[in-house]
Amino acid sequence: MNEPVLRADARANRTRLIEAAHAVFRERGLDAETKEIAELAGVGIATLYRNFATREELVAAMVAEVQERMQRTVRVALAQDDAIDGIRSLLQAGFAMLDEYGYLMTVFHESMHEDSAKHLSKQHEILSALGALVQKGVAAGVLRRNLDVELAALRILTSFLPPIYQHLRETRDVETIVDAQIQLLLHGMATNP
Amino acid sequence: MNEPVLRADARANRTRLIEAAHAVFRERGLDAETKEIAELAGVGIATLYRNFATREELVAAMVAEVQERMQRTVRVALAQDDAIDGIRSLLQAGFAMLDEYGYLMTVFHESMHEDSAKHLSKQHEILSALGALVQKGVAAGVLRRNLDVELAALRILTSFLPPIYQHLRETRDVETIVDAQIQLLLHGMATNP
DNA sequence: AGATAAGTGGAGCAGCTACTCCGCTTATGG
DNA sequence: CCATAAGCGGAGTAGCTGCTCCACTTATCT
Repeated sequence: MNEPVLRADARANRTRLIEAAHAVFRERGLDAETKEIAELAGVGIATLYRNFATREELVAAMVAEVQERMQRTVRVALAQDDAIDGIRSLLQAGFAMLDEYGYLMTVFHESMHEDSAKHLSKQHEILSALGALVQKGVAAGVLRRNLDVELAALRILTSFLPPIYQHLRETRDVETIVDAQIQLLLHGMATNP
Repeated sequence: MNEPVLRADARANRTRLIEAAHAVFRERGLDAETKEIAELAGVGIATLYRNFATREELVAAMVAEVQERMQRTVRVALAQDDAIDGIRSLLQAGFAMLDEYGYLMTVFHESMHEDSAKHLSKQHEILSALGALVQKGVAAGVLRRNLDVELAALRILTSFLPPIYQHLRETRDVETIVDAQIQLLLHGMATNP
């Protein structure tokens, strides 16, 4: 089951393809043609299809990359002593991701109700880790006891919806957005609790 | 500029096409073929294209329908005396819409960063009406004074994201979801405000 | 009922794009 | 520096789907 060891140039081409795919998907959306990706990478389409058997596989690889990165981010947040600090740093890291992978976050959210088994299982891991983070806050007494933990986790995750973020970015800096989101998530909108 | 008065059968066909489009889009997603819609409606494809010049126009008509309905919903909420009551009834009405038009809400959210002028302008109207609702709550003293009004409006709107709703629907009834969302939106997650 | 214009159906066309095939190029090991 | 197998490019193919065309049907009006 070990990889057959790629020739040096082949390996380089693969890397350039992945970078190109990110760039093209970011600019043209996930419906962009494979041809354009190959062109940007400076290789023939055949090379693209030697690395990713189908277009679908290419997209899946990209989504998987984002999911893994988000998974690591949540794990780091969970490792923090204070749950609220964890949530804050999660938001900061998540928004940083949006600048790089924004286009994929839409897919990331959509994949929540798709049945592409592979994506779904990772999605569930992410959600349950987030749930654990919330649960920890409840146990420590810093988050409400009567919280709907799953909904809370989902609402943290949806802070990362690209349309919202981009909309706000037009008039606010990242710091301001994080603060406002934290404020809303933690304390809500009402005056009397 | 007045409509040329359709023949009775033509009018009926148009209605059936719209219903079929809703049904097919709901089941197969927005990428479904036009042919399938025509078949479900029991008419030829030519009839579909006589009513909607292009596929795009058909989709646009559907999105517009959802936006208009949402617009009315927000206006009703805004007309209510108490802003919090308004938000609560908005959520209830919105979730009811999700059962019927769920598939379109994704587009509805996506259209927020697209530049299809027509959709965007309606989207802005909806958002600013929601902003006004929040503002009213602030003025009445039931919502925090230091709120980021635009973000608050956006977070109310994103309560309607289909993936979230569908995910929760699997284990909770609508009433429970509305309560949990209201609870989170108004009072947040933290114990000490 | 007959005239007629409004509406219809569906075969087929056109354009688009994922993917294949194979003759050629080039890295690699001896 | 050669042999060779690993990798490459890109023209071309296959299949899919939005949309058109026009011979035919049918609602409507008198």
